[in-house]
Amino acid sequence: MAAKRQNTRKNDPQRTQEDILEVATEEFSTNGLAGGRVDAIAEKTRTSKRMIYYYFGSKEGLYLSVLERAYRKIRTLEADLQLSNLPPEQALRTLIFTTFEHDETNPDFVRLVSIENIHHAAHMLRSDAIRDLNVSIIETIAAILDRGIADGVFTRRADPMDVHMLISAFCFFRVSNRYTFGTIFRRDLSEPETMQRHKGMIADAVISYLQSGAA
Amino acid sequence: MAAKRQNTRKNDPQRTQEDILEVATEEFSTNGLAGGRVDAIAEKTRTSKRMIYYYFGSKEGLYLSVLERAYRKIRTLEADLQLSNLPPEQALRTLIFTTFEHDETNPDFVRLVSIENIHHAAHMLRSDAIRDLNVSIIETIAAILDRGIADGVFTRRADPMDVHMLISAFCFFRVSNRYTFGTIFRRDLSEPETMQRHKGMIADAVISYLQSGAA
DNA sequence: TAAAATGTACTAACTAGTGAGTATGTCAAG
DNA sequence: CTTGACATACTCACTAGTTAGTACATTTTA
Repeated sequence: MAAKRQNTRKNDPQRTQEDILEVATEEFSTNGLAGGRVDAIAEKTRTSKRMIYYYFGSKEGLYLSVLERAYRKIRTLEADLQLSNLPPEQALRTLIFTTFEHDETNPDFVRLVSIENIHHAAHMLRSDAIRDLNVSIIETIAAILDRGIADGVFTRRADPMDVHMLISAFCFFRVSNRYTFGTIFRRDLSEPETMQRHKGMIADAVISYLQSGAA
Repeated sequence: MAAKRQNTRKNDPQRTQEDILEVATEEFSTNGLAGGRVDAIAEKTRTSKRMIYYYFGSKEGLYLSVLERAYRKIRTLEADLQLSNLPPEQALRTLIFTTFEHDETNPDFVRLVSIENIHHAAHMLRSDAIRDLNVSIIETIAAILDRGIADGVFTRRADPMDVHMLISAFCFFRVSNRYTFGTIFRRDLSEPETMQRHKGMIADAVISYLQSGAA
C-alpha cells in the first residue's frame, strides 16, 4: 500500500496552457513565426503537440496568444505608474527610466514586437485585445508636458505621441538592434556602465529638447 | 531573315545574379529568412532555382549575399557626405536628415537589419565584408562634435557612438516599428507632415542635448 | 572541345495539422 | 455514497503537403 499510481495523470488545463505559452514565447521570439517549430515547442513542454492544437487551434493562433500575453504584461506596468505627484521633470525622468528598464529586462517582448512588424502587424490588427491597448502612456505624457509648460520648466509645446516615440525608439533600438550594432561597432550594449550612460543620455536629450525652442 | 532564333538562350551571369539578388532582397525582407521561399524567389526571377544554388550554394548563402549587398549600399552613401566645410550645427543637421531619409526610403534595408537581429546577427558575424564595415560615420560625427566644442556651439562632450545611436534609433524605429506603432496609436508615420515634424524633432533633440549640460 | 551557365525533373526530409481513442473529474440519479 | 453519463483534458501514431536541395542533361561561350 506504500507507493502506487506513480504515473497517474493530473488534469491541470491552466497550467498546461501557461506552460505552452511560456515555451512558445521563447521559441517564437528566438526564431520568428515562420522559424518557430511547433514540434520544438511541444518537446520543451511537459505536454504534447496535440494539446497545442487543442487549446490554440493553429500555429498562428498560438503565436497570437503569445503576443497578447506579452502586451498584457506591459499594459499593467504602464498603469501602475504614479507620476502626477512628482514635479514634471522628475516625472518624465522616472517614466523614461521605467521604459528603459522595461525594454532592457524584456528582450523577449522587444523581439516579438520586431517580429510582428516584419509581418506588418497583421496579427495585432486581428486582435481586439492588442489593438485596443489602453494607450494611457500618451495621456500620462500629455499631463506631464502640460504641467511642465504651466510651471515654466518646459518651454516647447511638443506632441505627446512624438515624445513617446523619441523615448521608445531609443530604449527599443538599444535592445532590438543590439546584435548588429554591437557587431559593427564592437560595443557591448548590455554593459552596466554603457547602460547607465545611455539611460542618462535619453533622459537629458528629451528634457533638453523640451526646454529648447518655443512653438 | 526577319525573326529567328526566338528561344535562344543568352548567358549573362552578372545579370542573372543581380536579378536573383534583387528578387531575394524583397522576398527575405518581406518574409524573413525562415519565411522566405527559395521557390518563390526562383519563380519571380527570369531564371530557375537551379541557378540560385549554382551561384549562392544554399538559401543561407543567398541570404548572406542579400545582406552584404544591402550594407554595401549604405557604406557608399556614408562616404559621399562632405560635411567638413559646413558649420558644426549645420553639418550635424545635414547628417541627421541624410540618415532619416535613408531609412525612410530604404525600408527593405531596415527590415533586413531587423531580421538579422532576430538571428543574433549570426550571419553578419560570419561575413568579413559586413563586420569590417567602414564605420566612417563615427569619425565623421566625432569631427563635427570636436569642431562644435571648439567653436563653443556645443557645450556637452558626448561620445560620438552614443550620438550616432540616438540618431539611428529614432530614424530606424520610425520605419522598423511603423506597423505596430501605427496600429496601437492609429497614426500613419509615413504622412509627409508627420515626417517633416519628426525630422525636425530628432535634429532639435540631438542639438539641444549637445548644447545642454557640460561634462 | 572544354568549361561555364542553364533547364528539367526529381527526392529526402521536414512540418503543420489530424484521426481516433483514453483518462479524469463532476454531477445527478438511484 | 456510489454508479454511470457526460464534458473536458489528454495520448499516440499518423498523413498530406511543403520545401530545400540535387542528379543529370543540355546549351552557350571562349
